[in-house]
Amino acid sequence: MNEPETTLEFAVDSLLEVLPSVWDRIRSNFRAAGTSKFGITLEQFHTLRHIYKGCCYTGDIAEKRQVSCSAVSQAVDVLVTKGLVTRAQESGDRRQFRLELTPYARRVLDENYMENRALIKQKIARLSREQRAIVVQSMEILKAVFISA
Amino acid sequence: MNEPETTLEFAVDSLLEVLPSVWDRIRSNFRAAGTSKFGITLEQFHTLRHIYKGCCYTGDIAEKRQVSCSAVSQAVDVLVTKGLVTRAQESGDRRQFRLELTPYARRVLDENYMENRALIKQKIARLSREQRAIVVQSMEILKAVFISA
DNA sequence: CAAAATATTTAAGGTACTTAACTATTGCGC
DNA sequence: GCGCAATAGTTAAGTACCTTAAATATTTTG
Repeated sequence: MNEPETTLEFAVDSLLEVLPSVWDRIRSNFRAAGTSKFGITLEQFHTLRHIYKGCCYTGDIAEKRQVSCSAVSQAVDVLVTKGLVTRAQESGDRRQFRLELTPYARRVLDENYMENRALIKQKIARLSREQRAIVVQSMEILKAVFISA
Repeated sequence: MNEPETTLEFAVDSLLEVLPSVWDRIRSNFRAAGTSKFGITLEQFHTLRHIYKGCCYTGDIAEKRQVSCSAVSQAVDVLVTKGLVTRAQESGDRRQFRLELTPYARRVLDENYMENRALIKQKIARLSREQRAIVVQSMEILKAVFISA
């Protein structure tokens, strides 16, 4: 194997080619699996995850997801209707509502997370330890570049 | 820095944590940038890319994108309305229509691609050559695992 | 040639996003 | 303290995108 191509342009093209397709597969896996069992979508799953991880206000989630407050507000409406999230007015600032997961949501989240993990695990099980290390390192790099700062 | 964690579980969690967020950022970048200039969405951009790369039938694209034929058919409707795609009945099998990009679509695709590239390039410009190499290798691994096979 | 299979579209329904306009609350300047 | 801008969020209208089920058209098969 030759020296791998590492120009900036090549890296960009690589990301632009692979990430959309990988995302399509993950979404498809998620749909095919336990999702329908609980009737939530991948987007709803991620919204629940953000709340679980401490994004308790509409604005926080909008910032993380990079969408409008409006979009989050409507997404939360659906989750409230489904009995997964509650809006509680108990903070000092009465303009904002603290979002909380219901006990049911915790179960849904756990089960979907496990199911999701199992699917991805199966996909990447064939990788060598070295290959896994590369993927993990890459995720850390992408996280630092795209999400932080 | 210690030996990086490379268990299968860790790799799975790493993917599940980072990919959704990176995807959110890419979509957001795409929207913020030249997209609105041409009035296409990220999904439409990828549909055009698939046609450009030789997926000329509804079924092909559905397979690549992992969605229903129905979804593709409707997405193509929009693209036809926008003057970006034509449906031509010229193959041997008259049930399928060959999808083709209009000259205008090629320009839209080129310009959006460049704009998109510029944004991602800016994000990852700070990476070292070694870090870029890791990202590129990782994309090749993910491509092999998720898309082929 | 009838029946099954294939490729696609249409229809109905829900989710997900946008911008713009609106409500409610907070906090600042005077 | 009062007025007003800023902030947090929702509502409204409109588009896109996806699903399943049913319909249409064509090809293949027995």
